[in-house]
Amino acid sequence: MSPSSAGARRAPAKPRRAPEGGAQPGRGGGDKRERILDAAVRVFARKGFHATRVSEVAKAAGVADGTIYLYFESKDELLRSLFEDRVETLLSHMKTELPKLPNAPAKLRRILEIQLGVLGGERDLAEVFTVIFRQSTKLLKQYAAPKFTAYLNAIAAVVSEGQAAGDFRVDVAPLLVARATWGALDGIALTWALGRAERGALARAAGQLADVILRGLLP
Amino acid sequence: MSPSSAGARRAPAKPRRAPEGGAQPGRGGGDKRERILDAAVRVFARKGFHATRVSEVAKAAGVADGTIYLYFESKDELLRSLFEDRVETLLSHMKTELPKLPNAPAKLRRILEIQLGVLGGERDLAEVFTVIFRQSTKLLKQYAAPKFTAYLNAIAAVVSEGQAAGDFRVDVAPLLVARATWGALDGIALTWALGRAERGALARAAGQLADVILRGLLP
Amino acid sequence: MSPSSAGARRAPAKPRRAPEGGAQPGRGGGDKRERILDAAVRVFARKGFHATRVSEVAKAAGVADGTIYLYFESKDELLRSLFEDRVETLLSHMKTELPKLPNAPAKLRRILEIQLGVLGGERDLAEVFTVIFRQSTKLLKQYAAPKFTAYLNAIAAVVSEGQAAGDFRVDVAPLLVARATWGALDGIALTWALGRAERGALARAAGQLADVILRGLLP
Amino acid sequence: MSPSSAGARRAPAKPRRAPEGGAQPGRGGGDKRERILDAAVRVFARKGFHATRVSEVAKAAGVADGTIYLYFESKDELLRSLFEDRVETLLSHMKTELPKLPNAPAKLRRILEIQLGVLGGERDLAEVFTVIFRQSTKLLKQYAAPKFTAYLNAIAAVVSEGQAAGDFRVDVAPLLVARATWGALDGIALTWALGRAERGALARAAGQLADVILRGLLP
DNA sequence: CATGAATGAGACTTCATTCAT
DNA sequence: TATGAATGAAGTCTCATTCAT
Repeated sequence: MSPSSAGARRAPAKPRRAPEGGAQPGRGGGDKRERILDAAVRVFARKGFHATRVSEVAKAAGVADGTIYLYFESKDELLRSLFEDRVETLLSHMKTELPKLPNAPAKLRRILEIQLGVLGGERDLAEVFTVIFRQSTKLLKQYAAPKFTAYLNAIAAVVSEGQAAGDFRVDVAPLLVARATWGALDGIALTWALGRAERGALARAAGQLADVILRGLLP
Repeated sequence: MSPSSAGARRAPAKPRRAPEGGAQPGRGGGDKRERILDAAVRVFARKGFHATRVSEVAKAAGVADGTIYLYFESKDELLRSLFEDRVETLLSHMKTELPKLPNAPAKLRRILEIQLGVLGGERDLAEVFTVIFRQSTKLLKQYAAPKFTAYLNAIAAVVSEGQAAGDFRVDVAPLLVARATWGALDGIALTWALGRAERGALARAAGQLADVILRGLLP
Repeated sequence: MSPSSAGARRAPAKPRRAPEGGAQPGRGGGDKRERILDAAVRVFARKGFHATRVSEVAKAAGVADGTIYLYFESKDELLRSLFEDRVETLLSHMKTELPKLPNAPAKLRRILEIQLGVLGGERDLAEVFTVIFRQSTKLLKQYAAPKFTAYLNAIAAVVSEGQAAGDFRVDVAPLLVARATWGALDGIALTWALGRAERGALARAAGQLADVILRGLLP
Repeated sequence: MSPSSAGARRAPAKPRRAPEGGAQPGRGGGDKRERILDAAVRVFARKGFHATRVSEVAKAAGVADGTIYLYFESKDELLRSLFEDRVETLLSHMKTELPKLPNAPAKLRRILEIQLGVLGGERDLAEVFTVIFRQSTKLLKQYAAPKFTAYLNAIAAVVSEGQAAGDFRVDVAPLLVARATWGALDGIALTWALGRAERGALARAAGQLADVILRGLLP
């Protein structure tokens, strides 16, 4: 989970500080961009991408409307950046952790844990992944597709690896399994985000889901 | 004051004539309302809900812009009606077919076949189900939720039935299985709609997916 | 919804009689035009000219929307016809009664009685005269002006007559008196229509107003 | 009365800059809000409230269409603000001047002078008061009524004061006199605005009208 | 870098009017 | 003559984006 980002943003009760001389110096890094992205997650999750006005994101981030455009070319581009940023986080987790694992079943189980772990750590983020990213046709069809395909292929590769190693049945198409697996994760996260969203629920779900899927894939 | 009047002029109980003149020939009830809904599926699928202008739906349906408003109160309501109509179709299929089947495994398999069968029959419809209905926050949060919950509960009921009969393992929560199953179907339909969308592909997918899920649920 | 109450208080409780074969035969006269004008008075008074939809007038009159256009060229023309019709009624009263009277003071008093008598008999009509006819710029500037001027001139003529006969002071312009008198009547009718509109109130008002004006005009 | 004509067509290029930039010089209210209100008076007077498009007011004010909505919530609210603003001006005149006067007759005469003086100073304003404010049913019935009643009561109070002091006859209802007086002023202003609208005409009218009314009210 | 008032294109929706029946 | 579903022009208002300060 990454509650870090969540906690980070509400810090200054009065960020409305126009003339701070040179903006957050030193440490913080050029957080303004980060603050805007975090604000976008919160606001988009609450109102949806199209119903959210740029000025609302600005307000939530504690910056002026125009400032958004110093960091992002457009509202669409803000969403695209958010997608890229958050997906990158997810993928890097996987790239780091999967290679450590010995076999395909372990890797597949880990994929479930990571995805549900990340989304389950922040309800708003879960909604962004399962709903918001699907609200911009442009993002969906023009930008996300390749990244999404890559992600599915990565899962499919694990399935193939398992089939080759005799761990998984060979009478199912790896890509189909990947799609279904991703869909299952997405569906669980969606219903969690739209429902009660109890902490920890997704972690438990990951375990049970892995049990079912792995047994289903037994040779 | 004026709002009152607004509601006043609704409902043209009997659309005039049967002007299939040059539009929708053959099948599909030349009913204007139906023509508009069908057109909405096509246009929404192509451009997304928000990017679609009401006038585009009207044009695709072969009616004047204002005519849309004789049958639907607003663009949002058009989407809601579409949701209601298409979901109803899906549910009626299930209500008709499931009771005929002898046990939970057969029912679960049939659910997959029906859902992928319906969506796999019309690419645009698949996109409407997997993408468009998620684009309106209002629809998603205010209207669809209850129907969606009912659908998930129906699947969960089948799982419970299977557990009670000793057909399914009991160490997984039925509702979780339902969510994951629906998610898997949704994910498969989504990738199919956004990809090549080859005819028959979803029917084959249903079989393989059922094989995996049912084995995964074995006690 | 509110139209119901409107229709309720008219003479024929159920004018909604679409298929009477050949419309009101014999007696009734070609009332349809009259019914539409009466309905217009009621609806316009309640909602104002612009906020009233032609379909509302039609409904209140118990005819189809299109029927309005068999009797009036347009919505504007309907208002113009209403103006002409009602003003004609008022003027004919005056033309009939004034000549009978012996002198200017009596005539002036009678003018007040007639105008307040007519408007005070029907609250809706009072509102139409004092408010509605002023809502259409076209009516006000293009059509009503001449009739209105004629009316004011008629009053001014009475004042001149009184001055010539030594009944009225000569240090005031007759047309100014006419304008002020008409304005006073209009103001009284307006406040009556917008307020409680108690029956008989205007008749009493006419007497008091005449007392003041006539004394004010004494030489 | 439209010194704003200078700033009227800023449409293209550079409406940028701070307020007074180079437009409204000297006197108060180079403020954009004021420019819009002034423009509204001119355009409404010419075309009527309903026939006036918001874009026309914007153009006349030298601002973009959207700018109107930065200062007023809606077209209706623009009219309401105009009403409030202009009525306030009129009332403040009275509140300032009436207390200085020794008796009711003097006060009543002053009321006529003020009202006709204000309206007679700007033909468009006269039309706005006598016609435009009556064109919005919402304004008339929901908002203006209380202010209007207060104004009439103020006049009636002067009449009562005169009656108590023995200056006015007591056989007429003060409120009736107030209504008639206001109506007379309104009628005179209306005919003036719709007619030739000669400068100074209303000032003369005020004197004559006061002569008649005050004599009419003698005990 | 930051601000936020201003811009203006464009969408949804209304409703007077038409005309086939 | 009467009907009322259909039409489509046109207006209000929104909001992403800009740019002078």
